[in-house]
Amino acid sequence: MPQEVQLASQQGQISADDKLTAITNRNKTVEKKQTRTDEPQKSLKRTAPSDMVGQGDAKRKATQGSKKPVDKLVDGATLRGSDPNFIAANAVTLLSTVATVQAVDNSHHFAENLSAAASLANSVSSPIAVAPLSSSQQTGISGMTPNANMVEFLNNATAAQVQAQAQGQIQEANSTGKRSSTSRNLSNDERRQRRLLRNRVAAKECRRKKKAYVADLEEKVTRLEEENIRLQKEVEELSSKTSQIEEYARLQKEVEELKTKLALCTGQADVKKELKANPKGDTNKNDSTESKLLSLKS
DNA sequence: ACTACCTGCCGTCAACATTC
DNA sequence: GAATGTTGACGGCAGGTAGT
Repeated sequence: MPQEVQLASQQGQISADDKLTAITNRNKTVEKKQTRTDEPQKSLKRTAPSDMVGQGDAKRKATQGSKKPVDKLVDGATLRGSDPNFIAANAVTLLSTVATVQAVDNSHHFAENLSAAASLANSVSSPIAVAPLSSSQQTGISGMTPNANMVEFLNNATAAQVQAQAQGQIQEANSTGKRSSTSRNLSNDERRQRRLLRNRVAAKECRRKKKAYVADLEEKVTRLEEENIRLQKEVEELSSKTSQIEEYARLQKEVEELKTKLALCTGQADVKKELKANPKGDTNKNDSTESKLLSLKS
């Protein structure tokens, strides 16, 4: 078993199987990539099939079903693969394979960094702020660069861990500032290893952000669907009330019409009765009765 | 038990954007 | 202009599940 795997296992951070797999995969990939670089450079960005552009893995692999996230045992606690503690622990082993890792003299802060990340992950609602802010970044949230925070955090934690393991094999400090001045002193391979490590961390962070973004969108969809259902019910209720009011108005009108008809009928009956009672009465009286009848008819 | 298939996650590359 | 950050794409593995 490779030394880094043994070390990782001894640390109890990640299972040896996981690490062996990771390292084997990485070595395979490195071999593959080296082979690839030997090939004539075709250059040009890799492009996805036209129907998959912009979709990433989600579309590429989206066909069916779902799988629970894989939990891993880290420091005696079961953690999600996206958990910052797991990422940090994972990076310990990954970084230990980088021969040129430069340590920061803060090995005693490793456990604190882990617990800080854990508490932060639990307390901060924004998924972006997973790693502790550096002192220079704590002054303003707007200027926050999460990925840099994570890199710094991981660099500190993982480098310290390696230092503890290697017992003084690694001497040079990995100062977090002045990037170009330090890396210019490194060999191509060292720079490459550093770049790979940073990109590894960045990819994790990127995926985490994307997941958070998608989850946020899904939550919005759910919320809007519920809101839509509620509003539709409201519309139905109001529309029902409206139709009831219209029906009431219609019935009232009908009542009024019936009342009018009733009054008409009653009036005609009275006039007829009066005419019958005075068939030869005085002319004036008859005239007025007839005019009443006429007005009723009109 | 074996196999095929699928998803989630990972590390890496490449291209582009941003920072210094 | 180099170093660094970001992210889509790719290939690979682990682990779950259904069919045999």
